[in-house]
Amino acid sequence: MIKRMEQYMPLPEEDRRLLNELTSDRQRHYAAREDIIREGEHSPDIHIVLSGLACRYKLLENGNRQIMAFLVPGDPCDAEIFILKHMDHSIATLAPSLVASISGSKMKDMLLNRPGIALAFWWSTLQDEGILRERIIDEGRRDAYSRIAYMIYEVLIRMRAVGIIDDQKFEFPITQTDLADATGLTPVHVNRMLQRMRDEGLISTEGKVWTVLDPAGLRNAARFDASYLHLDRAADDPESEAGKRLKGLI
Amino acid sequence: MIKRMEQYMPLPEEDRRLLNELTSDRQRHYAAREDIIREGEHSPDIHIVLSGLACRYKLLENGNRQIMAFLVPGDPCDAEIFILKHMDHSIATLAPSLVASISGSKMKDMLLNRPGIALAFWWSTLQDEGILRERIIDEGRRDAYSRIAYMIYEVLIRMRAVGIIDDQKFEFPITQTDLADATGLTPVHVNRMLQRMRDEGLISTEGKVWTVLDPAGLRNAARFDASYLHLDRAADDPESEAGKRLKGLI
DNA sequence: CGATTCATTGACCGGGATCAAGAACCGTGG
DNA sequence: CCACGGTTCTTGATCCCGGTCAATGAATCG
Repeated sequence: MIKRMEQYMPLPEEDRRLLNELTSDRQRHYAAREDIIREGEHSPDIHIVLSGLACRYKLLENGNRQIMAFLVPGDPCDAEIFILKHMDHSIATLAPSLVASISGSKMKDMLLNRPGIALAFWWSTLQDEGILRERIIDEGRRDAYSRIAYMIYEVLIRMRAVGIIDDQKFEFPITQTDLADATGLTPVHVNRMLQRMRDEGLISTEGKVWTVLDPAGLRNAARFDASYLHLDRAADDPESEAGKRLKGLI
Repeated sequence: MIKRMEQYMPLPEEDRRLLNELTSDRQRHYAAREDIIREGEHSPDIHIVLSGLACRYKLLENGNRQIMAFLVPGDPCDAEIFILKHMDHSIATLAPSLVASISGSKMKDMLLNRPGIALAFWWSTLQDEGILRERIIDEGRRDAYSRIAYMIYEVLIRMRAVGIIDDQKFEFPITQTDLADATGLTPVHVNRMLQRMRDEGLISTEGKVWTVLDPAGLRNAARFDASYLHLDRAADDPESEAGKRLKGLI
């Protein structure tokens, strides 16, 4: 979580301690495929994914599910909830996950008294917005192959940015149906595209462990340009933690 | 602009005056198809559309343009710019428009000293995010006909919410190519779908003036559910300004 | 070790893209 | 007022990416 926030700028020791304290306070384990918060609800708490994998999604009239974003460890789920009356989408785990709750009032205090943390949260919201805009391009203008490559590459980058993985091998415990829900394709077609990506030596999968064999090739297939993630403060500095973690990827 | 912000909650007279002052200070007319701010730039000012119509867009390698959002009067263009180093997309007018500039430092002062305005801006960002998420569903899961209906209906609602129009007739000075860039379709197909919508009595167009003849039918075709716009505070109250303006539409 | 979920394969179909050409609508200058 | 060149809008013919349907393996799990 702290690593996530420090992708924007380093936090003073004081802030780090505070964040640590708040997120240690109340934690809960969720199984895979459990809702953390549902559309229309209003929770007094905000949630932060600490480990595992979650997603923002919406169910459509016809029963289809659209996944709008993946949430990797460190991502706040619903920091907006004390501005808005209700959630306009749901959040669920995809894999078993550890999630921290912070009470809305403590959160408010922190945002008011800790400008550094407030800025980091704001940055996080803006990054989310950038990710969403990029998704629109992805869906509107790229073909199925690029779209899937793009999703995989983005998760790879974001996981590396928070230091969950060190190389190109990562736990990505989602089904092809989940990927289809995220890309707006059918599971059948996702399957075919993944096969092609394996044939072309871009990725390999053994169960839930995915390996990106050819990062440059994948980035290329995805037409990936990381500038929308606004990781530049951290990543442009090759001395920084995040800079090291992202070397060669963006 | 004030009407836009008050969709979240009414502002005290003091705040309204301040907003008025700041947006009156420096204004500039843009012609149609002019860039207000370009991808990669960093401007010391933030911009707000006061009249006309603008859009967020991105140019792709292949020359395609993807429009990611329409900006109607009252919408801030780049309130985030003093958090982020650079814009990850461009903003351009579609029609001749009046745009206000507010200096970043004045903006910062205002956000720090006027919690009401700060909240309203935050709400505005979150609404933007909701709009983006809805677009992802739109592009990922709905067919061309619904997608176009959806775009038209959203613009109708948002224009009514800020009180630019009173009935279902509005100036929507965009070309079919623009609409294609926004929906991720080809101009040819947009044309065919618009014809179908005219045939079915949903809309009519005379030059730049569009009329929604059958709002309920259009909303239906669009599968439109306005909850993501978070207009509930204002719109749920039938006595309020915005409530009156949106009556029967959402 | 059945049962259920997940991955894979094949045959077929259709929505929307693509290409191309003509019509209607500009703003502009003579 | 009309002639013009350039957008924008329309229409038709054709093609292909990705959806749909359905059946079969392969994993995973009580």
